[in-house]
Order: sequence, then C-alpha cells, then structure tokens
Amino acid sequence: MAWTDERIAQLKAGWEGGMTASQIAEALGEGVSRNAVIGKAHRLGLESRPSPVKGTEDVAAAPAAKPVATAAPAAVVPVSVPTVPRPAVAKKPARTGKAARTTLLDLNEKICKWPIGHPGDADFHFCGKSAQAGFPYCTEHCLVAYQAQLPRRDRDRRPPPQMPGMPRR
DNA sequence: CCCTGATTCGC
DNA sequence: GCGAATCAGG
Repeated sequence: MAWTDERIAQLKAGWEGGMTASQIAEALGEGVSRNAVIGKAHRLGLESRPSPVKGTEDVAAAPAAKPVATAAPAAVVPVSVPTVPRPAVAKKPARTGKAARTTLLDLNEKICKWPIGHPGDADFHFCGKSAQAGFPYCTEHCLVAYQAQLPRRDRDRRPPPQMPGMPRR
C-alpha cells in the first residue's frame, strides 16, 4: 500500500500523539506492519521517540541545555480531517488529555474486545489492550470471561433471570 | 512469551 | 523509498 498524504498524516498524528508503532500499524489497516510504520517514521524524520530499549540518556554528557522535550506537543494535528467516513482512529491522546478510547472500528483479532460502559453511551468503548493469542480478550478480561467450573454442590442452581420476550427453552 | 523502537539491506 | 528481518532491550 502506498503512503498517501492522508496515511502519512495519520502516522504522524499517532507517532507524535504517543501511539506505539504497532498501534499505528493496526490503525492504518491490514498489510501495514509496525516495521513499516517505524521505517516510514524514520524516513520522515519523525525520529527518536524514546525507545524503551535505547537509552534516552544524556546524563552528565549534556551541558544543561537539554529542555527535556517531552513537553506536550501542544495543539497536535488537525490533520486533514476528511468529511467522509474515516477508516479508524481519530485519537490524539493530547498527552495530558483523556486516554484514547478503543472504538468499534479499532477492533481486530489482536485487540481485547471487552466492552467498557454501555453501547450507545457517548463514552462506550472497548478495553483495547492486546488480546491473548487465540482469545478475544486480554489476560485480565479472559480471567473474568472464562472461569473454572465450580463443584456442582457449590454452584448456584437458580435459573438465570429471564429477559422479557426471550424465547423459553 | 508478550512487547518496545532502531538498524540493516535487498528489493 | 520501502519494509522484513534482525537486533537489543523491557
């Protein structure tokens, strides 16, 4: 897939907004690897977000003039917001703002689909953490979703509440 | 094992 | 220019 202006803008927005390379790759859609994102980010000169592995050192070496550029990117990205349905992700955590929420459009096999809140509510979203391989949820929510069977005598045998209009078995 | 970004290098 | 493979680390 080609790096159109729009996709580059999306990449920049994500990168500067603090999304990880793989998150950006997922947001950009199928066929985009995190390597592609990182490679492109570097070629764009967007470089050097503190890598967990590379030292953001500068300890005694730097003579004071290191402003610790971690300050908020201020007004990040108006991007070129199209008037048409956007494929995914319009998130910009805005650093100090609220966390990026995972919407329906962000979901894929690798993302925890545990719902947070109620559908229809403005703030309804999904867990969004990395799903356990082979499961629809992250480890935390797998623990909730998949529980070991209790011994029969310990189990609550009352029938579950019946929803109105639900067919009876 | 999961993940992170960085770098290399054949295409 | 692109990105898979690899590296190096959490």
